[in-house]
Amino acid sequence: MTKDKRVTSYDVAREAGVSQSAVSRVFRPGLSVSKKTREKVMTTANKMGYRPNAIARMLITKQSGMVAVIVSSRANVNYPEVLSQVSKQLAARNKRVLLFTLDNAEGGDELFEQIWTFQVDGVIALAAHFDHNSLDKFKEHKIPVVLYNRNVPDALANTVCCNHELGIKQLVNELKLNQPKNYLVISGPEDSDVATERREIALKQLEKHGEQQVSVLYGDYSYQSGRDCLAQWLKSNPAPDAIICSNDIMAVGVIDEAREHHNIDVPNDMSVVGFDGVSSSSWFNYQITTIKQPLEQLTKAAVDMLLEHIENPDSPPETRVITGTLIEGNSVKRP
Amino acid sequence: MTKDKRVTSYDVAREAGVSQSAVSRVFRPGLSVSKKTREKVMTTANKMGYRPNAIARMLITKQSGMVAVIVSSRANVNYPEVLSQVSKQLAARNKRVLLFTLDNAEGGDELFEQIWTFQVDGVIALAAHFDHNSLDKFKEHKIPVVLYNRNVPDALANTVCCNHELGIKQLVNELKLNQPKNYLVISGPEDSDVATERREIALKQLEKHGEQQVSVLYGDYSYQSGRDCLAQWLKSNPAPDAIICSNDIMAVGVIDEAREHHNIDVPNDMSVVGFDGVSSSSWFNYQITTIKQPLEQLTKAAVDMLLEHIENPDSPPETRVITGTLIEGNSVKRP
DNA sequence: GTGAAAGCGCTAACAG
DNA sequence: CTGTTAGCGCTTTCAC
Repeated sequence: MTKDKRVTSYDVAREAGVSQSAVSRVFRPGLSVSKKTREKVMTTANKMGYRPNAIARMLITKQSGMVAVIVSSRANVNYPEVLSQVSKQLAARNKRVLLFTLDNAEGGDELFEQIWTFQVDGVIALAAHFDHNSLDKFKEHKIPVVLYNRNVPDALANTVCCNHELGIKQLVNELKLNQPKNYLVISGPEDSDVATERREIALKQLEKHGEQQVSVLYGDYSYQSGRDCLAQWLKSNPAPDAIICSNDIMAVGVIDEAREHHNIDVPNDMSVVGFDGVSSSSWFNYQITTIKQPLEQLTKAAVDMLLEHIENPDSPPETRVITGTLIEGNSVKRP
Repeated sequence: MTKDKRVTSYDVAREAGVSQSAVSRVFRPGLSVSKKTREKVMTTANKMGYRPNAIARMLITKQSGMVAVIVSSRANVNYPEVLSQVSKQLAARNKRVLLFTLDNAEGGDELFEQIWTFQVDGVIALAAHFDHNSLDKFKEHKIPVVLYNRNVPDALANTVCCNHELGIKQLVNELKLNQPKNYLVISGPEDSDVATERREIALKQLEKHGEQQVSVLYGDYSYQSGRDCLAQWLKSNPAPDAIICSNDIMAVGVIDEAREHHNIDVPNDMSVVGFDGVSSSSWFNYQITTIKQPLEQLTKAAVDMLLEHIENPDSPPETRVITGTLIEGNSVKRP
């Protein structure tokens, strides 16, 4: 019963008294096989426990059916959920996720070689930093790449991202309600493209509103860094009227630090906004005013776009921007 | 420059004036090749941008170098982090993660077929429910499987798990400090093995202590379900003295619900404990007394175990239990 | 140490 | 509709 070797299409063919290619045909969807042959093959295949070998198929079709997904080790907090969404979306399109973690330490070169080796059909990058160099390599080798939530200036890459511009504009409008004088921007790490974008937009918006007193500090997206930034700031400055954080988790840290160690009331003494709309942002103690990223639509767009470019490798780069929704929480002072 | 075809070992061989097998040898670590040949091959390979085709290698060696990792769609909150840890650990051992999401809807049979097809070297299951049937199939086909945080009664599977027994004993001891009279256990979903284990251990411990007034409610590990369970309970019952939650996130929900809608002070009116030690459990407003799972050690153990069983397919099933650490927060009343 | 040759298990023309 | 045939790109004996 339990053969040590895996059963191959030849074994099935022999047993069923047909040719090997007949077996192959039965297992390729949409190929014409007579009902009789199909049944004969299917029953013996099932009896023998035969399943086609995907590796062999990949080798001959030059289509691995695998998509490399790159996640940064220091990933933004909601990437995990993004990952499982992407995986499900791809599975529905009959593709699998081959996971790669980008340790910021080692270069993207090594990563590229790895991925290239596996003949993946495409790449989705959720990583913090994915440099131009690697991007060019993939392009050169005609491997479609979709960047998730990353705006590449020259727009020579496929990108799906949340509408940061609009979102942050809305957040700033919320903050303006009570006409704050001093602003603090707590940005994500300097080497994160998303962080850079969110920070720069925030600064631009504030400037447009004629705000003069704006400072910037850098965290690393973590709760603790939110706390640390505020604590450090307060060592030599008064509490700002409004804080714009590059993500919700740092906003939570800021709020906790304010309340625990500095006796600052949020939102009455200080307004705080975040970004992402992660679940904890709406917990009773925080209720952060933030922009909720439409995860499902973002991931769906990313997968759709990737598949289109796999089908049609020469279609030009594309950017899809999806609008998030403003969550009016209770972390911003109202007039 | 940009050839449309991928360059193969034959191309390199021709260019370098050696045989194809020489090229192959150069790219297999630990094979004897003369220094001269090696250099010649390496330089032309680099010049031509050659990298061995992993798919072809898989086909001939019958080792895909891929490990299937199964995650449940309704995954416990800290699985994401587990996933990236596992991925990194495996990468260090030169294996890649092929991701599968188990939608509780479709059966494990379909999933098995999928995985089998890809000739993976092994499987790590982080899924909520992975039935005996599938387990047997993998065993029958000699694919090593490691279950993460799941105790299978008959111990016929490889398992790595946190020491739930000890952890919950410690939590109950903490609760006992103030001699509560009424206990409420808020369990994870009924079809989750981890939830079942944690719940049953809790009930056993309470019984051992002679506690009479113990009730059980079922959530789904989510924040909202924690809130809902408490709200529902309070409709027809007084607040319990102590609540044991199957994970931290539900404990957070319980605490928020108590404070927001029922004017119950935690810990003074009601003690709450969680499990997992996720980062938000230590946030200022919660500081939940919980058991912190040693994630890194757990994942390392899982990967080690899997690789041992890949090397030695006939070694008997094994269970590795790793002790978590009690975090004494501020959610339990002290005498 | 090196090259020739035989596949791994499958798909995809191509005749029949 | 079916069988024959020729590979996909690599690893691995086996002579030399």
